[in-house]
Amino acid sequence: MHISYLTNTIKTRRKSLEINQEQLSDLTDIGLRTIKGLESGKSNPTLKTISTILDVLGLELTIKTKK
Amino acid sequence: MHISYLTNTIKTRRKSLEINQEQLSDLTDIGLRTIKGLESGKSNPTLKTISTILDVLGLELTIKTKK
DNA sequence: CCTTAAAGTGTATTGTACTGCACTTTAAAT
DNA sequence: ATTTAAAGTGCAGTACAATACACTTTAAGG
Repeated sequence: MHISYLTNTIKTRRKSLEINQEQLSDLTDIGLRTIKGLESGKSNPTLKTISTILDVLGLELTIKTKK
Repeated sequence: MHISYLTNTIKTRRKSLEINQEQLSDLTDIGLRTIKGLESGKSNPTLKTISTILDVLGLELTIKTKK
């Protein structure tokens, strides 16, 4: 998974739920600056950050065998 | 995904490929201490670290909708 | 037992993710 | 062109991930 896929998925999902970055920040207790940096593709987030955000968005990480 | 699931998956997969932590460190260019910390469940790894390790192990991260 | 390979742990250093604050840019509506 | 909401950026401080090095523990064979 590339960082761009993650950020695009998060951004797209957030918009489909009709919430803005500030609301996502509140819901996740993750700093707004972090959300902004992540969605604009300028970070290498930790597992905790990724999982927390995906969780609030109704998404989750899984591991698959590469083909 | 919980950190324990990730670490267990990595450890199990590594063993099934019959390589040790030092070899995984060499293959990934990730420090041995980092591999050790990760597999013993004492870290909050970054996306890069996770992706690099999974890649070498023939695995990959995906995003799914929670049910 | 003793040996040995692999895994785990303690500590210090370096790099960087996370954060708040302030500001700028973008885009849409009027 | 102005207004306004949302997103993006620069910077500085704090927290902690990544790392090397040295050491200990575990487990399997002999």
